[in-house]
Amino acid sequence: MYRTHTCGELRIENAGNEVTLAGWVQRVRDLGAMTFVDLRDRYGITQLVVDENTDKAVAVAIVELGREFVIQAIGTVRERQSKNKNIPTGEVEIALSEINVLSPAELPPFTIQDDTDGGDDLRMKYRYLDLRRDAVRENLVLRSKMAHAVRNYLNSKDFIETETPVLIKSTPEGARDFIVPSRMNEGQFYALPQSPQTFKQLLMIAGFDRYYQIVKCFRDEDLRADRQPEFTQIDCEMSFVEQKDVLEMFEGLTRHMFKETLNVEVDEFPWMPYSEAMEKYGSDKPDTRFEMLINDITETVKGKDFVVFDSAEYIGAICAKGCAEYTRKQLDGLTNWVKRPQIGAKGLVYVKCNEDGTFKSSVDKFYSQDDLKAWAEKTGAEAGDLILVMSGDKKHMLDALGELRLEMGKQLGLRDKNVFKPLWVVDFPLLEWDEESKRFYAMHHPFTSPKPEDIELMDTDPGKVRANAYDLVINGVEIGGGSVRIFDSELQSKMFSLLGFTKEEAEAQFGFLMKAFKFGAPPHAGIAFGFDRLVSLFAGLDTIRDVIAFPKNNAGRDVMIDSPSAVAEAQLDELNLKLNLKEKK
RNA sequence: GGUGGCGUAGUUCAGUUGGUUAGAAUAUCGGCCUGUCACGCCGAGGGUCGCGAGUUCGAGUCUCGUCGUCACCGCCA
Repeated sequence: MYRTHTCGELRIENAGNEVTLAGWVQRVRDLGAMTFVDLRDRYGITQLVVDENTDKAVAVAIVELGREFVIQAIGTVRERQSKNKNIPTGEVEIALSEINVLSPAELPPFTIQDDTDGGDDLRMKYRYLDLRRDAVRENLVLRSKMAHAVRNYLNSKDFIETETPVLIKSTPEGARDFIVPSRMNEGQFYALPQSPQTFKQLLMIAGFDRYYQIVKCFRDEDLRADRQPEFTQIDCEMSFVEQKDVLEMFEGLTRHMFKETLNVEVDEFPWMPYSEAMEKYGSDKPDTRFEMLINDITETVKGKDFVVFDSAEYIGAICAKGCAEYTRKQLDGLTNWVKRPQIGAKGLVYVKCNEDGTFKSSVDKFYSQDDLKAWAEKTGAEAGDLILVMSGDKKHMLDALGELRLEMGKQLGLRDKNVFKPLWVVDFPLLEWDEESKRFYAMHHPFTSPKPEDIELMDTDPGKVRANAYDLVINGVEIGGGSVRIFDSELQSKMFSLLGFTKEEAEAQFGFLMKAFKFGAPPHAGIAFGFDRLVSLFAGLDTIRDVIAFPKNNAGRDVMIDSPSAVAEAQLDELNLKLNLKEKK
């Protein structure tokens, strides 16, 4: 062994011990007649000291040390004359008797310390150096603990951890697949899984009863701060269960993770229908840390000759508590904010509810004090509050009001990272109409079961059919989702035909699954959590990159290893591939 | 595919209305220093202002293009 102790464990009780440490040089403080060296490893920092009693050879060697050298230090633990209360090893130091440079280091491009001077690009390029920093490493330690908590919990509930293939088959539904050419099967391709969906259902048919896997999934779509081309799911499936059973089980899992890793107790998870989430929060992933609900005031405000409102399909409002004092500048700022192309609202109407009980609005020309009072009653606004109103087509306005609500919540400091408000959003629509291709798409995926009471609607009004599908949402982040599955091959066929598959297409794409259903399929349901998002939420971060050891950038590139990259002509030839790159304009 | 921000010393940034030799902090190197722990003090070196074109007597600064990066919309469960 290169060491007898780590750099984080020596204490005053060890005084007098002969020890050997190994680690990285954090900093050298040369005071002339004596020199201090901070030696770092993942466990902590221990101070080494050279003074007039130290062997000359050691004193000479210490001068040559630079940042991030890897050294072995041998010496005696002793009590410090001046102690450092800020670190656990601060009462002791090592009087050096021998020092060995195990590996010298070039000067790092940024400093390895908590408040590093490195920008994002540089830290990504030298990710292995960034990972030496406590702050970054701690995120990955948290991730490891959370993965352990998942396994402990699910193992205790008789789940079987099963691996499923990574080289699978491309399917047309859902996200774009990453594809992998097959050398042995000329002209054919594997796809990397967007999720192990069909395999976990087959495991249920195989009688595994309870399955889970912490598994990499792949989607070839454009990226965001919370989206990577490869990401990790906690993937689960259960047999002989209904929606309620799944939600209880995974509420238990979530609660267990909060308790084990953050020592946080969270309230029972409320169930909110999708329709309510959309109407009151303007989102299918509501942030329930604060109220400021959206109110439909369409009927209240129409008929006063204000043409903008009278011609609108929907008029909605939110009430920002205590914001009546907003200045003209602030209100203009909000107006411009909602008029940005990303939100795309035409404008913003405000009503200030003054402390003296009067109202001041941007539409005073059309509305009396009594009219505005009615608005206030409708939105629950009291003296000192600010009502913000938008009008237009309903779907768009709910979306815009939802965004404005989040922005106001942010401005008012209502989105506290240390508060966790989980909920289940349930009763999602089964299908989603796509204007462009004039067909229905599965909102969740094609194996999702409709609610039994809505099955009749599949023939008459498919868009109205609700699914036994559910999402776990925490603090406005979609953490995961799942559904009760179809286990009847007749119903599954019907679903495929609603999605516009011909019998032949369905057979070619999912024949193996439909066939399997004919050999005795148990009722089953499942769920998958986005593990990266869950870890970043627990860590209080806005990006999942910081909880992934080696993440990719905005464009799906790994700037450290520089991938993706071109391959040799011979490799392409072996795969019978020819590039056909389009000319850039 | 689209919109916007950023790109200046190893690093993080400042740089006025377009005007002399592009600055600060930090890091690095050298000197001094016996209790530092963000050590301190003195000194030094360090620049293709992302790249290319244009406007101009003159461009870090203005315009266009391009590359890189980040955020968002489209896309994605």
